[in-house]
Amino acid sequence: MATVDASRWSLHAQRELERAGRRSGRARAAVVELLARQPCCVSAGEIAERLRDEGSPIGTASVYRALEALHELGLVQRLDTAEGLVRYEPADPDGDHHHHVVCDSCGRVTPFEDDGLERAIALVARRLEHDVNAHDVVLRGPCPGCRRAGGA
Amino acid sequence: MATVDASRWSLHAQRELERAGRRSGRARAAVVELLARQPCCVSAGEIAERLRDEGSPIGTASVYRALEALHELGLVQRLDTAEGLVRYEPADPDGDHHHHVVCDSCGRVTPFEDDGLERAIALVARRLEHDVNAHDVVLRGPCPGCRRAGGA
DNA sequence: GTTCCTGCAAAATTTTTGCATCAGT
DNA sequence: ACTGATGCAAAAATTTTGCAGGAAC
Repeated sequence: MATVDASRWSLHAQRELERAGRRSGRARAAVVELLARQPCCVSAGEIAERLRDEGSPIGTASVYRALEALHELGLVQRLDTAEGLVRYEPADPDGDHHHHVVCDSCGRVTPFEDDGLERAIALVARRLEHDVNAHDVVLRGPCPGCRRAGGA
Repeated sequence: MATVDASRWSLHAQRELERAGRRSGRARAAVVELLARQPCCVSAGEIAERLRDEGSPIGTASVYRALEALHELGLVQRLDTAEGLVRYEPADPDGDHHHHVVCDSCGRVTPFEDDGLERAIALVARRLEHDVNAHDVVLRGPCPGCRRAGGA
C-alpha cells in the first residue's frame, strides 16, 4: 500500500504515545491529526502555518516538540529534501514505506515505492559494519511539468 | 575508487569554473582547496570555521556563494544528513560516487559504495515519469562504536 | 575600465531553549 | 496534587541579501 491510512495512523500514533507514558495534549493531538491527513512530507513550519490557517494555532515550539516525540518513537520519518529544512511524514506502522523524487526546479516532492530498491538496500545493510535501522532515498530531477516548461 | 583525488578534483573544479566564465578570487579558491582536502561531507559553517582556524578567514556569504557556484556546475554534491543543515562534498569528475551511513547517536558519517544499489536506482529511474539526474541514499543506524557503548 | 568577486553587516528563516501557566492523569 | 504539556518570547543557528570596495580580466 502506497499511502498510510489516515485515521489508522492517527490512532496508532496516539496509542504509542500513550504507551510511552506521554500525556495527550491539544498541541500534539493537532500535529498528529494534521500529519495523518498529509499525503506526503511537510516541514515544521508548514504544519504550524496550516494549523494556524485552520483556526487551531499551535506554538512553534510545541510543533517541534511534538515532532521530536513522534520521531523518537519511530512514528514519523524525517526527510531532508536539500533545502536546509527538515520534513516529516507519518511512518507506516507495518514498516511499509516509500521514497521521494524531488523536482530540481519547482521543489515538488513525489513519492514512489520500489521493491528492487528495498532489496538492494537490505543487501548493502547486511554487508556493512553498521547496523541499519532506517534509510532514505531521494532522487532528483525535473518533474514532467517543469521539464516541458524548459525548467533547468 | 572510493575517494576523489584531492589535487585532481581541485584542478578539475577550477578549470570548470573558468570554463563557465567565473573569475578566480581568493574566497572561492580557498573553499575549493578546502573541499578538495575533505574525505567526506562538510557544512558551510564548518568550511568557514576551518578556514578561519587556518588563518584564511572568508566571509560567510562568500562560502555560500562559492558552494552555490560549485553546485550549479555539478562539482559538489549536496547532502542532507537530517540535522537541518546541508553538507557538501566534492563530486568525482568521472561520475563515480558514494553514499552515506549516518550514526543515530554520534552523527558520524561514513561513506560507502555499492554497485547493486546503483543498479537498483537506475532501474527505478527508468520506471518513473521523472527524469532523474541525481540521487542520494542515506542509511541510519548506530555505528559500531556507539552500538558497543549502548548508545540509542 | 568594466565586471565580477569579496567582505561586512543586516535580515530572513529555521530550530532551540527558558519559564510561567495550564491541563492530564 | 504532581508532572508533563503548552505558549510565548527570546536566543541560537543557518542561510540569504544589499551594498561598497577591491580584484580579475
